[in-house]
Amino acid sequence: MASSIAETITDRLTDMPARERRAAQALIANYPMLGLKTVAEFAQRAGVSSPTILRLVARLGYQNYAEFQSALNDELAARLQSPLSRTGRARSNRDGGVAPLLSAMLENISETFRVVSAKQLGEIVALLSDPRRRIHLVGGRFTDPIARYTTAHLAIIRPGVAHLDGQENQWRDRLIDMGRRDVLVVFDIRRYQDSLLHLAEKANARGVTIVLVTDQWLSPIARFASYVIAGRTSVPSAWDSSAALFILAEHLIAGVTERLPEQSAARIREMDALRRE
Amino acid sequence: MASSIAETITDRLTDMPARERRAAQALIANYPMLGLKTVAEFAQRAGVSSPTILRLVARLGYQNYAEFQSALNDELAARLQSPLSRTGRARSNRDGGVAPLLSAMLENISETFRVVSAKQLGEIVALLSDPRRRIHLVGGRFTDPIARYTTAHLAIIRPGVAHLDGQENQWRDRLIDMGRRDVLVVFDIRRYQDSLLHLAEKANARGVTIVLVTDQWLSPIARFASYVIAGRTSVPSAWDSSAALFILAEHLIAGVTERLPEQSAARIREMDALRRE
DNA sequence: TCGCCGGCGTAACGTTTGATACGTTTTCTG
DNA sequence: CAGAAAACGTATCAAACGTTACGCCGGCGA
Repeated sequence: MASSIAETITDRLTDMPARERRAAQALIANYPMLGLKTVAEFAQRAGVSSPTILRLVARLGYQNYAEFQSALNDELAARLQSPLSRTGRARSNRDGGVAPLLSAMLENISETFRVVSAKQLGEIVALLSDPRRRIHLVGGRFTDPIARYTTAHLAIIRPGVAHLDGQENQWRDRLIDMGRRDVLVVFDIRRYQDSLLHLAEKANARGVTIVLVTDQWLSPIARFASYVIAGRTSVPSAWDSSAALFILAEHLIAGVTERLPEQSAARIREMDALRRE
Repeated sequence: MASSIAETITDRLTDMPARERRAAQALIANYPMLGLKTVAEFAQRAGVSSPTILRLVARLGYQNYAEFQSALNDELAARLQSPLSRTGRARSNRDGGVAPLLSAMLENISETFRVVSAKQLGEIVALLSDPRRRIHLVGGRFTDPIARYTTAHLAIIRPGVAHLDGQENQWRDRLIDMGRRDVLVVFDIRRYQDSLLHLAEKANARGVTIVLVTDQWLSPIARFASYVIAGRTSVPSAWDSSAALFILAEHLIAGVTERLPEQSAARIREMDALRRE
């Protein structure tokens, strides 16, 4: 059982015609990039003709060249997504199953912030700091808690922040009051929820500014969003980790706090006073 | 001086038209694979039209799409050859105020898991995996979302999991049904909430097993808790970061998932079926 | 030596692709 | 609020692409 396409090729290298073997070796020589180029270029660089390439691909069991390229693409994408799978299981043995998950999360977080720029965050922070704006937050099945968390913090710092509670049909009532000056922050990761998409679509139609926090595969809501932040979510487990999204949310909170220092301090004091009673 | 194309894009993200920016964000979200596909697919996945993609490419300084793809290809080839020379933390200085917060969070997480032992987590996981137990989760003002998040996941894996909604006085009604076979998971960080303390005290009096997730200063609930996990929360900001707690919660979820593989798989399938209707 | 067969490249076909011109819509600006 | 400029999608075209049919070439057996 060959795990990668490269191995499959090497295995079957012996029972191949001469030119096909040359092509296969050329592919392995700079794998997998050569296979992602056009047939003509592949052929030229291997010193054979185009049909030979196609015959090779057919011999490997692919219906056509596109299918072959897709396979290479998937393999490559998987490899890029989890760079630590190559780096090796540094600490995996010691803690028995806990550490790989942790390091995957840490990796996700670093990778997320390698991709998300401070400028991007800054723009969203500016939006969320605008006192004339009203802010509504909502999330999906697993991400709604993050929306709530963000709401809890922002609501302290500034007025006009609310979480969209309840069921979908209750959202509609809230939509009526939304307009150009409203901001809708949506958290949505796989499997993307239709209800959120509908909400975003309607909000967009009403001129609401939409901020989307999603995973690297991008929720379809991206279509309607003015701002999109994508966090990495894949971990070696049956489910996806929202840790990176959580930390993104905390960065937004931190940004708004920093931007509205007086308000937040005043409101915190005020709320502390209220609580003491 | 941007070393990678991704950075170039992120830098120039602000002075781009809206749709081009969306396209650019989509590219960065799953970089660089999306850029290696055809213009049409790129466009569709970004939710824009083909010409927008081409305009984006032109704006980035490439003569045509092929040249752009070549650049991505070269970069990818270079990355594949030396996996260690990952673009890395090149930006920590440049981004100013963001990085310190991020590194503080990462530091908190590492430190938390240096202190919390796998055995500790394992015991709690075993408790939460016991099918005869009923599990109730609750949190404070800022940590309740984490309780909700944990609930959302555990409820999929096994039956008998519920979040304590509503106000403090509603909790009393739920307390009546709790007994020795119940587990109460409490999230509580500074400033510790009296309401949670009262709840824990009463639950403890009824023989409920209490699991406490708190900060390094330990909530007073620790007095009643059978299990205590402390996460680091301090960051250079006006508030505390719950990121470490969130990741602790995800580790508990992962542990239970791993321990109840059949149940979780079966329940996930079942719920998927229910949702499809 | 002749005939057969797999290996291989040439050439032509139909499709898909990147690219461009144009009209509509939106967004600045005075 | 009018006018201009920019942004964006639709429609269209030519070039490049993958694919297939066909015929040549060399090796092996009769």
